[in-house]
Amino acid sequence: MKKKLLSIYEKLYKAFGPRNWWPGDSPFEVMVGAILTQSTAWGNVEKAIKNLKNEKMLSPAKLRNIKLGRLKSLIKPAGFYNVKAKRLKHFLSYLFGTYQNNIDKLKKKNLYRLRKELLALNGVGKETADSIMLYALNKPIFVIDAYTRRIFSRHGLTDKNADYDSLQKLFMDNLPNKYKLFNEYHALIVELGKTFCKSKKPLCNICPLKFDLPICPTCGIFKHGG
DNA sequence: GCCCAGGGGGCTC
DNA sequence: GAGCCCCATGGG
Repeated sequence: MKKKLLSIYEKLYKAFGPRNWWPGDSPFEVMVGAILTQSTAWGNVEKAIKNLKNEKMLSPAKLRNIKLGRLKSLIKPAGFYNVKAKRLKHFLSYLFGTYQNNIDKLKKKNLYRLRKELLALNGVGKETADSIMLYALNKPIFVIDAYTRRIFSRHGLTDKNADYDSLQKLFMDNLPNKYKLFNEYHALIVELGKTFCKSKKPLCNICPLKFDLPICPTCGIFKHGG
């Protein structure tokens, strides 16, 4: 499994190159983006972040004090704006309440204690918590998402119904414990998913992940040409 | 018009 | 613990 996971990583890296994740000018912007991107295309999140920046509201202090209605209207392009505005507010009150808005304190916190705290916040689930820790705080934790589950189960490497924690354990038990590797690997999986793993329009002929299987391991449907 | 996006919470059984 | 439904905008 160790060799397979690294082999897939190498193929993806060769196909797509470094992804330079997470796009954002600061750890705080990454945290905000992690909440805004829940079940949302990144392009829509960018519009919301741009709105916040244009109004000079993309700072912990500003977002902590902004009126909920104003926040909703600024993040509207990202969708689910009613729930996401509340989620951002919850996160901000945690950031100030527990850490006095000191990101370094968050970084120094034990990884699993911090994860537990984040998961206790309304609106922060496993993927969001892990994204914040990996991409904003550079902590070595592997992020699992729908693409990861889809692609690796279609490759026969994982169970289709495997839960988040067991998938995360699989990656973390079989890869070097390096945040940069976890960062790049997840970003590459997302790139593969966005490009080739749409349920209706897979482009298997140019899928970079070709194994000796009768069906395309990525989309699970079409045969590769010989 | 349809499907989906870098999820999470709440409810039911 | 699994299965639903809701949240909502915007691109292909």
